[in-house]
Amino acid sequence: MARTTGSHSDITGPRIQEAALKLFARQGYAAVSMRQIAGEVGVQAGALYNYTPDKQSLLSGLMRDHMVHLLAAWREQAAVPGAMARLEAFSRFHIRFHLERPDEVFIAYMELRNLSPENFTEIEALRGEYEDALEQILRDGVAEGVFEVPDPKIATLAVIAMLTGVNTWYRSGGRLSQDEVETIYWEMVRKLVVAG
Amino acid sequence: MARTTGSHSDITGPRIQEAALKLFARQGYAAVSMRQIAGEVGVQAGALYNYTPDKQSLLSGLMRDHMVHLLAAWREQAAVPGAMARLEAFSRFHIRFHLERPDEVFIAYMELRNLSPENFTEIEALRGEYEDALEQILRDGVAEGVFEVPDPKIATLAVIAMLTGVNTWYRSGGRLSQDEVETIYWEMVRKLVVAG
DNA sequence: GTTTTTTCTGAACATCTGTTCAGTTAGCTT
DNA sequence: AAGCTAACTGAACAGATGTTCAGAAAAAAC
Repeated sequence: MARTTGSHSDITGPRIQEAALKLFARQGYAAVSMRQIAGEVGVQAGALYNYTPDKQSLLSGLMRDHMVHLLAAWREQAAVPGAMARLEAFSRFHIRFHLERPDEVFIAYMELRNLSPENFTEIEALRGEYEDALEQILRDGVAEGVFEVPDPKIATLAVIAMLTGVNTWYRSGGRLSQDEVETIYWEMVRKLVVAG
Repeated sequence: MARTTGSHSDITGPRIQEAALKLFARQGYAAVSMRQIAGEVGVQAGALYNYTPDKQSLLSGLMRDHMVHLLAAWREQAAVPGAMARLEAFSRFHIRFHLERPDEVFIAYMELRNLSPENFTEIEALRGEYEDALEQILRDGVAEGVFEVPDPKIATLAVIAMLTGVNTWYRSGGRLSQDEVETIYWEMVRKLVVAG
């Protein structure tokens, strides 16, 4: 046998990425074999190498796509006047964006150590850009006099850790709707940055 | 060859645990081989099975020990009068305890998916106990009238996520001392739970 | 000093790993 | 209808995987 009926790179390519994403998130990069990914797509392991040079690139590609997408999506919503409103927009955006793609988020946080040094540096730079966006909001708020934040760098990391934590427990169909969760977290973030 | 000079189970046992802890934290459970752990200890792979029935038990043992230790350590410090003071004690304790054992913390958060169902249930129960301790403090504070927390369950998860986040960036010898970090985070936690 | 017990070696087991590549066929172009 | 190319198979590579176990030697018990 050889080429299979209905085969097309526009279809197989994305399906490989989806399968890798799902399996990496569920079992971890190191625990997933190329044959397992291929099996999920319905193809032999060798066929994967028409779409990725190696397993490592499959991982780094997923993480890079996620971070680039995250940054682009935030920049579309960032033009809100006033630090307070911008912080609310950021908080709600972060929760919404992350809850919509739990697998990507899981991988982006858990598989950093499986990145080659060059890939690690690149992903960390993207993450740094995202953190800088929040830090700038906090500094703007301090300048405007609406926030009281002694250490904006640490407050940035604290807020992001707090917001990202939602992904570890939220399940749709639970006690709270996504909008209620956003509101509760925004209230906590707000209290954290204002004087008190 | 066979038994080596100086060999003693009281020494080899702990050394295997230390090696497994270090390697699991650095490379991830799935990426570490039994031969690698054995090599770190200076022993052949077969010798490990005098100390653990299998690789899985090595992981679950490390996680169980960590969680049991965490709970016991907090209970020693929990007898502080007043919800406000108890929350400060909890916040500082959490940061201190976690910064002292980054490898254990890393494993306890990252390797949950590599646990067998029974082991997972057990570890999650221990984690639940710890979360309940904080939730009770928040409820006490609300009852005392010193806290204003609309949803204590979510606030618990938010505070723990925020505090645990310290482990992702803190390096001793950096800009801030551990005590300064504790103080900054406590201030953020305090603002988050009081009226405002 | 002898026996027993504890601790380890080294080889073996069957199976899995990422990756390569010659060969084959489906689908597109002409 | 013929030719070409893109997409895939299936076998092969060298090495790693967790785990078992008979045998050997060090340490402890007597």
